[in-house]
Amino acid sequence: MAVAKTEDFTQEAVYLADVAKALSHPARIQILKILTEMDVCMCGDIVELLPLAQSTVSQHLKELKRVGLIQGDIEGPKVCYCINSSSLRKAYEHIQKLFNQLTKGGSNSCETKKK
Amino acid sequence: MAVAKTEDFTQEAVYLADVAKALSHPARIQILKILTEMDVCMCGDIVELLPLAQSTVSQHLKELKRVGLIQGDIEGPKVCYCINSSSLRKAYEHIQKLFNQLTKGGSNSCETKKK
DNA sequence: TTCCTTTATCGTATATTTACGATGAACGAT
DNA sequence: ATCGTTCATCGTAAATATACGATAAAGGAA
Repeated sequence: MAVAKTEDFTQEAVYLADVAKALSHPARIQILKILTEMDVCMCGDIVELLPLAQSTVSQHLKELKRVGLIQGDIEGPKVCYCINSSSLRKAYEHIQKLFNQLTKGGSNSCETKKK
Repeated sequence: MAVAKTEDFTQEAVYLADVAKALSHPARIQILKILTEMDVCMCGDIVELLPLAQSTVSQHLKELKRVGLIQGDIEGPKVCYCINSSSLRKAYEHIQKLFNQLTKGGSNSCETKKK
């Protein structure tokens, strides 16, 4: 948000928007996939799999960590990144709740609303 | 993306990121809820339910329309906005696929990866 | 200690997003 | 034809996001 404050919206909407923001860049989507599908966790490994500079990947990792979707365990000079399953599950539950509400709405067609 | 091109990432990641971007603002989340839960469809009605100016709400509606999550039927000087159920369902399916992949990954803990 | 590796952060440039007021376009009503 | 309503778009300002190279910090290895 550039100007509007978070208090102006519902807590749930602010949370969902924040999670969505973390997922709103292809690089971050792919980083999550890389962390689950490949036996890889270091920033350097991820850099090799993406067309981005190391500093940029580090920024994306920071954003994912900010919302808690991943965590980073420091191992000497290295950092082992991995999915934070509980945060991810929590996020998924909220997303499911949202979409279930949105898709359940009986008559949403414009045809029905026009009256 | 500011600089990196979309061809640098997988199509699936680009699509998911695009949907996530549309959902990455609390106002847009609430607009979707308003369109499903309340018997409301006009821009002006939505403006009254949000702490934003009419032009700003119009921009948010445009962004939701861009990714196809809503549609707008013109009725004279008015526009009746509503959820586009099929696009919404498609988006949800892709999101479910993503989260199922992300949560299914057997041993993702950093503990397991460190070796 | 001195190097090497790994990652975060700084500085910076550019692009995008968000917000508002003002204006214009479309159309129904008078 | 004029007025009122509704909405999109324009112009603009400020904040964020994205990307890179350069540098700093942290720690293992020589």
